[in-house]
Amino acid sequence: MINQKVEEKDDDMADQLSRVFAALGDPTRRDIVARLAAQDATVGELAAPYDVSLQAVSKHLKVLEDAGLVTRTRDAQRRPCHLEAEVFNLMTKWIERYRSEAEERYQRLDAVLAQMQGRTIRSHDQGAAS
Amino acid sequence: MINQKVEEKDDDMADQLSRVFAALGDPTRRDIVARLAAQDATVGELAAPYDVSLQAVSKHLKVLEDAGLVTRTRDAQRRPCHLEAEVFNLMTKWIERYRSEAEERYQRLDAVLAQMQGRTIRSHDQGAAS
DNA sequence: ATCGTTCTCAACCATTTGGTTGACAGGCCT
DNA sequence: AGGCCTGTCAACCAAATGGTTGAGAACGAT
Repeated sequence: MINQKVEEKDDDMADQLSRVFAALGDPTRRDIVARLAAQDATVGELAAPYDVSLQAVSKHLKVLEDAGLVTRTRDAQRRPCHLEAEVFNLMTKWIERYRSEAEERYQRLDAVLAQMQGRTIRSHDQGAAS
Repeated sequence: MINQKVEEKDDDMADQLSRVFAALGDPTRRDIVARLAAQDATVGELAAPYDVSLQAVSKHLKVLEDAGLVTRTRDAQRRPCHLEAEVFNLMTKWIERYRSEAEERYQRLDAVLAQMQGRTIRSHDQGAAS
């Protein structure tokens, strides 16, 4: 029961990660997010600067919404879009995890090389100062 | 001259950001990156766990390489893949920039709401302690 | 020189993606 | 009620994506 829930959650998270990364893989969408970081905006306002149709921008917004990056509320015929900055944490956590893993590995490699150098085995350096 | 260079660089960076985000939008590729964070690996080693062809994994690696996330060296007929963790900084910088922007805005909103509450306008709170 | 291993390239296929246009729904304003 | 904004939905199209198989390049080993 609980395990199943956890698995589901993991799947959902993985899917959301995929959707979020994929969503930000498009320059127009990244630009939209950048502008929404400054302030909420309607579809029309967001679409104005780009030379694509309003419908295209509407689609981009749907992608961002599916990724959980933006939410839309109602205001008469307008649909103000709001950035959900919370989702950024998901990405940052993923990135940070593997960055640190890689970095620690790099540190260990450095240590090994230093040790080798100490034993004068050094095979690929041309001028070891110390 | 210099301006042109800068523009080029900006374009390249934007393109790379797009490529990096897009690359990580695929779960298989994200998994490959996760494994490469632990240690370098050959194409065959990387392909083993997945039930797709070696060629498919080779393509994934090309995508990751084009994004600057992995580099490949030679070792006889093998092509060891290495994670370039540096690229993570590019993403983190972008994310951090807009996250903080959005967060600051949120703080200001909070301040405004607090002020309104001070003036007893408060419309949507049930029990303000302070 | 030939063989086995490891991997890439090329051609092909199905699906997804990003864009278009046209129709129309929802909600203001006379 | 009719008109005007704002935005979505639907159908369609071209290009990109993720996968396949088959051929072959590069290299070590025998």
